[in-house]
This record gives sequence, C-alpha cells and structure tokens, in this order.
Amino acid sequence: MSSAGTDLGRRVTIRDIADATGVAPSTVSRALSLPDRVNHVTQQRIQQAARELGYVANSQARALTSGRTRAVAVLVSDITNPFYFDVIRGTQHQLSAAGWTQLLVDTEESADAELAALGAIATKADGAVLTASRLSDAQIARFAERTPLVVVNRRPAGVPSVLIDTPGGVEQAVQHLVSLGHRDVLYVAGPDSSWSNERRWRALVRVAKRLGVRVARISPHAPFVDSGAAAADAAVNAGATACIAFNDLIAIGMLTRLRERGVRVPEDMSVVGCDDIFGADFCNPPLTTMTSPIERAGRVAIRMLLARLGAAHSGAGQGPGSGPASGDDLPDGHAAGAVALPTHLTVRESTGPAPASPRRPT
Amino acid sequence: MSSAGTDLGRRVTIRDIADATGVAPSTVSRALSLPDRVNHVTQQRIQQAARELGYVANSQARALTSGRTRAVAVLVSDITNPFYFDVIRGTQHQLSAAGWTQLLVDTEESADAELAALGAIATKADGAVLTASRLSDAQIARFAERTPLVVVNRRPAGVPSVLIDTPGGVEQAVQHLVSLGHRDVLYVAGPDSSWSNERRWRALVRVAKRLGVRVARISPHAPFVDSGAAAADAAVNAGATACIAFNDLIAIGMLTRLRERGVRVPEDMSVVGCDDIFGADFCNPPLTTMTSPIERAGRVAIRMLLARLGAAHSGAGQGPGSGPASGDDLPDGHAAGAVALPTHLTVRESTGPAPASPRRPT
DNA sequence: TTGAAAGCGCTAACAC
DNA sequence: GTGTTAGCGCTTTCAA
Repeated sequence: MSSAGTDLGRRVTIRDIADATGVAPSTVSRALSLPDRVNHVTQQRIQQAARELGYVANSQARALTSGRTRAVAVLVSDITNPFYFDVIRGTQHQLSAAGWTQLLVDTEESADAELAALGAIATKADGAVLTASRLSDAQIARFAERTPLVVVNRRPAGVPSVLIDTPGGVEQAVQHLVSLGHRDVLYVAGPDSSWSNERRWRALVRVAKRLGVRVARISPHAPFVDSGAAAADAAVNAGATACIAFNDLIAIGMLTRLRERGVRVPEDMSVVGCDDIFGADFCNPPLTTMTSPIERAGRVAIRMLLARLGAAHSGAGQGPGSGPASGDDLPDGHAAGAVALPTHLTVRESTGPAPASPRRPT
Repeated sequence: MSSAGTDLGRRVTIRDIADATGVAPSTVSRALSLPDRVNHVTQQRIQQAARELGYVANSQARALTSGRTRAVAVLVSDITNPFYFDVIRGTQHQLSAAGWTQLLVDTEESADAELAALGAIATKADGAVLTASRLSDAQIARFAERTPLVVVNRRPAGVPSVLIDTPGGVEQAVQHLVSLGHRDVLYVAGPDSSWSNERRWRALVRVAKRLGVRVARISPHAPFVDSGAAAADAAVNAGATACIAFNDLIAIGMLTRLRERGVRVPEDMSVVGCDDIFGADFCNPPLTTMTSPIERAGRVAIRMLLARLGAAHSGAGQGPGSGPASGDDLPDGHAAGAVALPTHLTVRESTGPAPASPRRPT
C-alpha cells in the first residue's frame, strides 16, 4: 500500500513502460537516465508511467551495458576494529547521500584476500577505498591503473590518499607530557605491518629529539584491547612513567591491566592513546588521546573517489538522496594528491604530572 | 606479479578462454559453473586456461542471466549504533566465508528509506537481512514474498527471524536485583518505535509481578550515550535506586552523568544495561548488563538466508572461501520459523546492594 | 558431451 | 526527438 503499483508476477522493465506509453524502449531509457535529451512532455508521461508501474531499474543490466555500477567497495583490514566502524560510517553516509551502494569487504589482514577482493571488485564496483592496506605500494599503484582507488593512511605515489595526521598529534602528545614534567616516553608499538605504526614512531623520535626527551619502544602489539595487558606489563617492567600507545584499543587494555596491578593512572603512569575511538571518553580513567577525524576521513575518501568517477549524476530514479555528494569538508589538495586531515590532542584524565622520582625506562 | 596473468587492455571473458582452448563459449561457461557436466579433461584444460589468462567472472552478466547475484543486503537502522557493528561483523564473516558479497545499507531510522532500499535491492542482491526494521509486520511480510528476507529482532508471521532473547535476560536482571535487596526497579525506556523496547518492558512487568517488585518506567530515550544524561537525571528525580536501561548506550551515558552529580554507582544506584556492547566492560564502573550474542545473531541470520537461497554452491572461481557456510551455531528452529538466541546476565560493578533506606520511586 | 542460438534488461550508436 | 539495431558477458534451452 505504498509506492508499488499494480503488481504482476514479473518485474517491470523498460519494455513494459514502452508498451504502456507507446514509445520505444530506448526512449524510455533516455527519459529515465538522460531526461534532457527527451521531449519534456513525453518525458513526464514516461516518468509517470514508471512510477505507476512501480518500475525499478535493474542495476545489473544497467552496469553490463554502461560499465558503471554506482557502487564502491570499501576494504577494511579487520572489521573487528572499532576504528573502521567510524570509517565505514563516513563512507556509508557519503555514499548513500550520493545514491550509491557500498560493498563492504573484510580482508582479515591478508594481502591475498585483498588481492582477490580487488580482482573480483572490478566488475562489481566502479572504484574502491582501501583502508590500512596490506599490499605494497607497487601493488596498489598497479591496481590503481585499472580501478579508481583512494587509499586511507597510506601514500603510494600517484594514488590519491587520505592521511590522518597522527604524527602531528604525536608532537602535541609529547609536548603535553613534557609540560607535565615527563622526560621519558615509552612507545607501545602496534603491528609491524602497519604503515601508521612506523610513521608514528618516526614522528615520536623526531619530536623527542627536539624536545630533549628520551624515548624507547616496546615490541609490537596487535591492535586489540586484549593486547593491552601484555603491553602494560612490559611498560611497568621497563620502568616507564609515560606511554604513548599505537592506538586506543591497546591503551584501554593497558588501563584495565594497570588498575588490576595497582598501578595508578595517571599518578604512577600516564597513558596516551591514539584515534579517540568510541569508548575513549568513558573508560577508566578517561583516556588522553589524539583525536582523529576518522569518520571524516571516510567521507573525504568517498568524495575524492566520486569526484574522480565523474561527480555529476542525474537522479534517475528512486533512492533517498540524489545529486552529487555535497558537503564542504573536502580540504584543498589536488584530486590525485594526498589530503592530510589534522589531528588534535584531547586531554583527559589518563595523563598527569610525572612522578617525583621517576624510574628510568630501559 | 601475482595471480594476474598476461594482461591486455580488455578484461578476459569466456570468449577469450573459448578461443584459447578451441571450445565453444557455452562449454567454458559450463566448465566454470557446472564442472560435472563437462568432460573431465576439457574441464581441466579450460580451468587451466582461465587461470593463466587471469579470468574473473563478470558478476553483472552472470546475475543478469541467472538472476542470482551472490550478494545479500544488510539493512541497519543506524550505523552509528555500536550494536550494529557486532551484527555487521557477524554477517560479514558468514558471508565472506561463503564467498558472498555484503551490501551495507543504513536506513537512518526511516521507513521510507527502508522501503526504497528494499525496492532497489531486489536486483542487486538475492536476499536481505533486516535489523530493527521500522516497517510494519505487514509491509515486511509483503516484501518477503518477493525477496528472501530474514529479520533480526522482529517477528512478523511467516518471515524467518532471529530473536535475541532479552526478555529472558530481563528476568535474570530482576532476579539479580532482588537478590541484592532491591524492591523497586525503574525501566529507562528506549525509543517507542523499537519493537525490542516494548518487549523488554512487558517482560519486566511480568517478572516484577511474579517476584513482587515494583516497577516504573520513564519516558523514551533515544539510543545514544548522550541520552543517558537526561535519563540519569530523571532516574534520580524519580528516587530510583535500581535501573534497567533499554541498552548499554543509555546506561553508559547514565553512568557518566551520575558520577558528575555525585551519585555513587552502585552504592546509591544500581544500573543494568542491555546488549554488552564494546565498552560495557571497561566503562566506569564496568556495567552489569545482559550479554547478547549479537555477532552470532548476524551469523545465524545469514546462515538462515543462505539456506533458503539454496546453500550448495560450487566454488566456480576465486574468492577466499567457498563451499556452503559452515559452522555449528545454527540453533534448531525451522528454516522459516523464529530462532531465539539466549541472553545471559553479566554481573559487573554497576550493581550492588540496595541502599539501607531506599527512597520510593514515583 | 558439446555447439549453436537466443536472450536476460539495459544503453548507445546510428538513422530517420 | 525518437525509433531501430546491436550488443554488454554470461547462462541456458535445444539440437546434434
């Protein structure tokens, strides 16, 4: 009892509309997808008939002939990680606002799965967003030649990318710790395969040198809350009084473990996370962290991709939103270049003054 | 330098394979999708050639002729809600294990968007999973006639559904509170449009009556952390000493607000959440909540859907997983019936003994 | 077991 | 402007 008209068994095709209105199927096609190339009156008649018959375009057929699917694939390396939820949220919003479809693919940290997905995607989607790809820059660049790609948190030459400027955040974090009297900072590393991990560490080393702070690094930890326990133990063992963790998941896990062990945060140990994911503000104590515009990164990635795919789209049929993706959050940065999104430090209760007699980190 | 063979500009089609092997395209098609209906030797030859040429089936074309897309749409009412993350995680895993594609759609709490999506989906996917649908039972049933559907947390007659048994959890929660000496329980309601909300409230009334507990209910709250502040104020104002919130988001928001106001949890007020989402274990204090097998619900929904769509699938080509969805987590419950997944209460530190002189709730 | 031919629903030249 | 004619890449009768 809503938008669907008279239903017969079969799905309505442009032929049905053609028969109903007495025009050729091709005219119907035009009236629906290129409305200006058709007499205004017949155009109206056709659209009317389409509505009455409850016509819904067959996207497969449309894709087969036109080569365009109006879908984009979003690849995440681990759908279990809350970080990606924000990315997905951003891509989803921007995509649906433009009337496009999102194909969500979890590559499960596997380069092979990623390759397979990229291969399969070529016919299913017009482009893809790669977040935290496990492929080499060369591999990414190669695929980018065939399929329009935008990468998030990677920077392969020639491929448009969206970068979250966590190095900038690292600088703020160190400065914050210094202002609290800390002189030693321990980096709780993320996975070796992570591009961001290296990037953060290098930024940390650079800033630390400039500010005269000693830094150390403990071995890689998988980006899960559960990894935080081992990380906390290692940090305590290293005599650390201030840690910067690869991400909030690890940091939150550390908080829990430190509490269990009776290590007070921030009195005995300051902890800084990265990303400001869901939960960082209500954990115990609330986490000082580098707030990343993650959702925005997702939106921006889609906007860049859609721009490359030819932004203008006549709203042919149904679907909530239509028209090109709107919004003013696309920083300047050339269509094929890299866009860097700023990060800022959000200070909460997990950081505080350095202990009076700091133990020395290893 | 991996799976892709000699590339020419164009994508490889079955024609290319046919030319390369000297058979007809139709034979190639058969060799790839119905391998047993072809001479074993030529079959091998064809598959070999396909591999060497780097053939990837065009899913559009396949869908156009066969009518099957090997994709399913998952509709969520608000992708912003962590509850759905777990659902999506479950659906994604089960789907990719079977070599299927997931189309993620955010209906943004709008019945119209949901209708539109369902219409559009018919050609894009072979079926859909509806979580927390905003449509009427009749509307859902009507769509289910055309498109295979599985609903989560709804129970329209004749449509297979996956139910998370939060009413069972409510019973445990009340009993827990009673055992702590509570005699008054306040229900912090979720949105009126939520089917689960009514269901939980009715369960609460029923159990409370049986156990001789007084219950009250405060007005609806949107399922966001931010709504928790108003909810907490209302609860305090009502003189409550024990609350059961519609979900963890609201409960976590309440925790924060109560802390700000100096109301101690659980000494002054016990708080119970629902769902056990990410964060419920590390908020402050950790939340007593009804643990729901959300991810499992997603997996089960997909398994039911795939079963209805004809589980057996010959692994024609690439893709990480192939073969029918495996796993042993499909509870008995008829293919077209309702499957109820049990919930259990996880007691953490947000609940404790009733205050000595309880104030009376309104 | 294999090939030839038709056609899925739509778009895109090309004529009229 | 609009109709006619070919396909897109694949599956699927129907014969051979």
